[in-house]
Amino acid sequence: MLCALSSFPIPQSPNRNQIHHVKSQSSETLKIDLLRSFSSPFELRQVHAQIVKTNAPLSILPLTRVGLVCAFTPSFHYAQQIFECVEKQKPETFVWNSCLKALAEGDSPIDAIMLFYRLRQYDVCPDTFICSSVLRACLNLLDLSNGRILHGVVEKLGFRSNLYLQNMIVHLYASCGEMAEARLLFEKMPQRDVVTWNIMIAQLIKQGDHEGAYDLFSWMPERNVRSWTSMIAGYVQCGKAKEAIHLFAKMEEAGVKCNEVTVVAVLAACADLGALDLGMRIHEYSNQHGFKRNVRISNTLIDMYVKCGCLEEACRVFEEMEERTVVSWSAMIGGLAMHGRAEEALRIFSDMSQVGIEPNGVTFIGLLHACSHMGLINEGRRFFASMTRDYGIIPQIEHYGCMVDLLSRAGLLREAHEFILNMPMKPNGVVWGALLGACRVHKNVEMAEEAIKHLLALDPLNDGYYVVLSNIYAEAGRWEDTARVRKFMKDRQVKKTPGWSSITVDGVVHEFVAGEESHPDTEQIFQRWEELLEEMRLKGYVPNTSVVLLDIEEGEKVKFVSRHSEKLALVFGLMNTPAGTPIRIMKNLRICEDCHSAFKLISAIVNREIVVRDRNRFHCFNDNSCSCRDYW
DNA sequence: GTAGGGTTAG
Repeated sequence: MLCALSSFPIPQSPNRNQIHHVKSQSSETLKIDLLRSFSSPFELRQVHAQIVKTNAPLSILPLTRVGLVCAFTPSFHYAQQIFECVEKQKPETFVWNSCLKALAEGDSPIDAIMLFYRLRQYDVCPDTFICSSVLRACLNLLDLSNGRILHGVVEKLGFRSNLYLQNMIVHLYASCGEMAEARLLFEKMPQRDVVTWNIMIAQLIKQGDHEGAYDLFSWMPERNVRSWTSMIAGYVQCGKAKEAIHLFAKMEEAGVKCNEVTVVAVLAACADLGALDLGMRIHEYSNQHGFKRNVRISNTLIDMYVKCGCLEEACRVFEEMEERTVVSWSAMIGGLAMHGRAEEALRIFSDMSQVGIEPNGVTFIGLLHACSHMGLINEGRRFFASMTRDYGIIPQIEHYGCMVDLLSRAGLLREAHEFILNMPMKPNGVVWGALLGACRVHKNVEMAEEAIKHLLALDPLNDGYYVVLSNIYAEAGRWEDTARVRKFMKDRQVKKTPGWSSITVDGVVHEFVAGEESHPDTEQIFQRWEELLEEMRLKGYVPNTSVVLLDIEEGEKVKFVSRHSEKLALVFGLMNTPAGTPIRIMKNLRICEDCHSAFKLISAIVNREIVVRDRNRFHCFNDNSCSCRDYW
């Protein structure tokens, strides 16, 4: 066995004691030592010498290590000689492939590509496995030029019929943005399997071509759980949660069982839609299938419960987790912030620091949100300063947005403006929009005009900005300016997004659009509203018609506000759910001021908890007060 | 020994 190496010079070890010592060891101990022993060809030669002296078989050498240690040194050939000696155990290409794999999947995929060229230089003929590992390296690096070379090699070596390699090549072209090329290859492939289709679907989704993805999905001859999950997750990622849920239902119909990844995707869709019923069902399914220890599932569950307004349930999931990552903590902090529970969010953050979890940028967005929603200005400033100073996190535009929101909401409009002007990057619509929104609350027309100037340049078709500006003018009694804004919108064909609210009763989602009477129960809803109104008036409720933009007479305005979508949804909920149970409503825009004060009163009158998730945050009404403490 | 889908913000 050692004969092949007998003519090869074995270096003298500088440490004779060590050799002497090794001599007395059993080969088992020697093996353990060897694993830790060499990190250079020189040391390898020493170990080699020890092996020869102790008569241990050369095969105890960790061959991948041998390869990696020699790969980029003049001892390359020495490694080859060692591989030759143990060839019966593992062929040379096998060993080199272990090295390539380790490099390709590790921190230095570029070294895998280098090693590949080295192998060719030493006349090692690549097999399919080697090609696969190097393609993996190209994929991880998104290295198209080397990928093309590899593609050529695969063709030249006659591996065209190898499905594994063809799939990787398609994947590579697609990931590098060469979709047309990927598509061509895909169409020319002599055979495809479900993986090929799945790769194409996932890549189309990544590039935003959901229609193309769905086309392939509906055409593919056979779908497995990954195909379904890719489509579902793709829909969730592009904000089409409804389509995701629809597809999930079809998947269940088709009898395909979901796995852990599907669970994550569906839960994320439930979070977006506020679909608590389905979310809870998936939670149960997840537990029954032993997914309880999956951290990503738990993280998504926290988010789902948070966004469905069940903070306590989110806390329970968080408490029960055996292992928590920065995502778990951040989801919890962000969730508490959304519900206006700033003190708890800050406490969770300190718990997190105590257990030694490093925060990331998202954690700070949650913290800044918490401060912003509750007016904790100094704490917010401290966090903003601390993120770079203590954690080396460079604030992104989102963090600046939070700070502008924090300052301007608190009425520090000048400081907020100053802050925007000093930002190291170009402020976006979110940043100026935060300032504009606060200008309304603090009735500052001048600053609003400054903000709108920038917003019009950035995003001239966003109706929200015009609506706020027009409100600001209206509240200042500047009706001519209000009219001017309206005309401006009309000229540019900007339409106000209709407000809608939804409520789920017995698993059915009921949607209400402001001013529309499309729901079959509209008649009864109006009737019940009138009754409620009587009770509310007795408690001092006066409709706040300043939220109505239209230039119409007061009586009409009152009628207008009473037809707001959140009010319709609430009344429907009161009529169709058992007394005492919480009512959960979702709204696409921010809740209006009149609805906010009305809901406070109603919560006391009917003695029920009303949870409203609006575009920005949660409002939890109880006994004539709101969790936002009217700061929003 | 080789190929495909997942979590927090917005």
